Amino acid sequence: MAVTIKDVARAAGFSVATVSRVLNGSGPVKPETERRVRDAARQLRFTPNVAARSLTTSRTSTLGVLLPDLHGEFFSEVIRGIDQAAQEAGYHVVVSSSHNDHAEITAALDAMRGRVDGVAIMSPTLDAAQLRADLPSALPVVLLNCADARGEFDVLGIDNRGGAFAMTRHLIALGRQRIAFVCGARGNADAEARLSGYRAALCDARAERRDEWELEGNFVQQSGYEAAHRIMAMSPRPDALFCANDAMAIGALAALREGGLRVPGDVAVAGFDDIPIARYMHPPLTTVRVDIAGLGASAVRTLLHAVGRKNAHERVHETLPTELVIRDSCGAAQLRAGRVS
Amino acid sequence: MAVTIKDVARAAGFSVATVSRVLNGSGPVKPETERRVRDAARQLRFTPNVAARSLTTSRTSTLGVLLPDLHGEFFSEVIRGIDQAAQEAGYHVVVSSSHNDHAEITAALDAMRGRVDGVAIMSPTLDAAQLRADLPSALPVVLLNCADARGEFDVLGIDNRGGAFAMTRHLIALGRQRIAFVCGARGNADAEARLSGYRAALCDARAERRDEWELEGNFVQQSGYEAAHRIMAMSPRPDALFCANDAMAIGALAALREGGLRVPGDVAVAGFDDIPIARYMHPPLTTVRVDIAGLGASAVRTLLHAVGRKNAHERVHETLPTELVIRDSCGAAQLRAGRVS
DNA sequence: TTGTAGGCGTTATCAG
DNA sequence: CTGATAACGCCTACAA
Repeated sequence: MAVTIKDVARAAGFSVATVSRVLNGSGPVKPETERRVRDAARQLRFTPNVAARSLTTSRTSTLGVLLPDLHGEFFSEVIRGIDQAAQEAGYHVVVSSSHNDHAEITAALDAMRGRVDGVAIMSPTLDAAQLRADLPSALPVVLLNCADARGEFDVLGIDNRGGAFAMTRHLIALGRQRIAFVCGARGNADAEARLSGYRAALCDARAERRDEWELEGNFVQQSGYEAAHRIMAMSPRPDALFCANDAMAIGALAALREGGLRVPGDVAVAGFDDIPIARYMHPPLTTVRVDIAGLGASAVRTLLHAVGRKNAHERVHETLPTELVIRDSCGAAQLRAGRVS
Repeated sequence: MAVTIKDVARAAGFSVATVSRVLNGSGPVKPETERRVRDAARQLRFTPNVAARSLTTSRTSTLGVLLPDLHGEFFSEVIRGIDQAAQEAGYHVVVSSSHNDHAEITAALDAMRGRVDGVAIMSPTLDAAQLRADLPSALPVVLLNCADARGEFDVLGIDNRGGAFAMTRHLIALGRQRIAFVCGARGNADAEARLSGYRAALCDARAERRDEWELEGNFVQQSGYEAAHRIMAMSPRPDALFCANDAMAIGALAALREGGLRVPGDVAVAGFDDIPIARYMHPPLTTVRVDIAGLGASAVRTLLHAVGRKNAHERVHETLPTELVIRDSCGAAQLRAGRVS
């Protein structure tokens, strides 16, 4: 079997209690004792048994992450941020994805019980109030990109509304008159906040708004592709298409090209997220930048805080800022050139 | 505290041994007993303490995944495949990324000791022989996309060489005479196998090959972008650019467009991986499809097999096939049209 | 078919 | 400062 604390104790000539104290820095020990214990531990390549430790301390040094789906760069970025922050804090990360409804989430949460010290849940369709009910014990939880639920949980999110508002205002400033919007998945909090920002900006500027200009979408390329085909059939045709994420904007670009329309000449196109590939599109995609990895890192920090406080603390409610990234797909470059000449 | 097996035993009116037998399906139990125990367990919402269970069984029901870096869709796809397969088998997944050299990998492996029943390691730069030396115990390990090491570990990989060979042959068949290649990261096994397939196909067809046509790259868009700029300055200019992955091909498309060259008219472009976005490029990208999620799923199956066998089994060495995906960036569509007319 | 009891490897609480 | 020893919650011979 593996080497245990007993073996170290025997080798060092002390009791297991002393070895434990040395290795955990708990309690006082004579320097000489410490040296001998450490030497023995090193020579035997002792690694504490995590299960045993976890059994007595009821801590696991691992955090859980629940994700809705694992498609595209968005989620890999979140995980990257989480993983990095966790690693720095000496924590492990167990991920579990494809949880799209309440039942799947509670099931996954149940399965994680005892394995993690806290959980980050990303579920833009989640009903938070319901969640609190059947949550295993006082497990620290941080919600990512969820609707409301302030007070119940720590909640981290993106300034979706502000970003969408800014982008829409930008399009209006560029002289676009008929701005269409491709929505994200129905019932998704991110999606709805972006839609709301779009509407607010139109309203704010007294720009025209039509129901038919709010097209269905679900965050994947294909839905942007289809939405673009639909606006091409409209008359008058929208002169701008703001997509609720970059993936759909990329799909839209392809469709408009096929339809023989020029971007941004005939139709301006904008996205949301600023995934790395956005700048390489043709034309380079104007979009709203979001620090996705930063969101993940914040989630870890928030969780670790809650773990320390045993989850009895003031709830955190943080919204990460977004930033307009002006490239060529909306004609800002052309506009600027026009002004100069 | 949480409810333990003792509470269930008391509530059901049996001993903990009987409860354990019922809940684990070990040993015989009277149907009536089983019913009462299950009822009690359900009513108390009993969930076994994983630490305690793990302490006695020395199994954790979780698998580890070590990844080099977490950029782009490639890794999110791998994780997706792993997560799904693991979930189906009732296993959890702990991920750890950013391990690029041997030291980081062994450190991460050490940290996972006792937390996982097996580990999948993706490290195209790994020296497998060295790894075996300082591996904690008989931990089942499966290597993904690593060089050699047959016999030492279970190894899963992609048919990089075959895919690159087929693509290069395709370009030659299309009449391309000067085919350049953008390499992947140096020292990366995938990258080198793809390069070797490219070379072999040129050689096989007695096509021209030049050192300057093998350009440096590192799998990210920017390096493809730069490589394309370099070939534009060559004379004679290559009439095809095969990139070791799609991300670089996308960067190359952007650069060629900026340079005023037509694709595929002036230069054919091809990628590798077939990430979802490839088909939405302009022109849609011809590439080599790889079932990345399938690779992850296979890794899980392989690991679970090894876990069952306590790692004493014939080593698996599997290579996943690739498939040519012909779109427009290489002119095959035009060629076909030409034939028809 | 069921119960008793020992042990898994640590940590933590006491005495010394 | 150090050493016994009792938990922690579960599984599994071994007995009954």
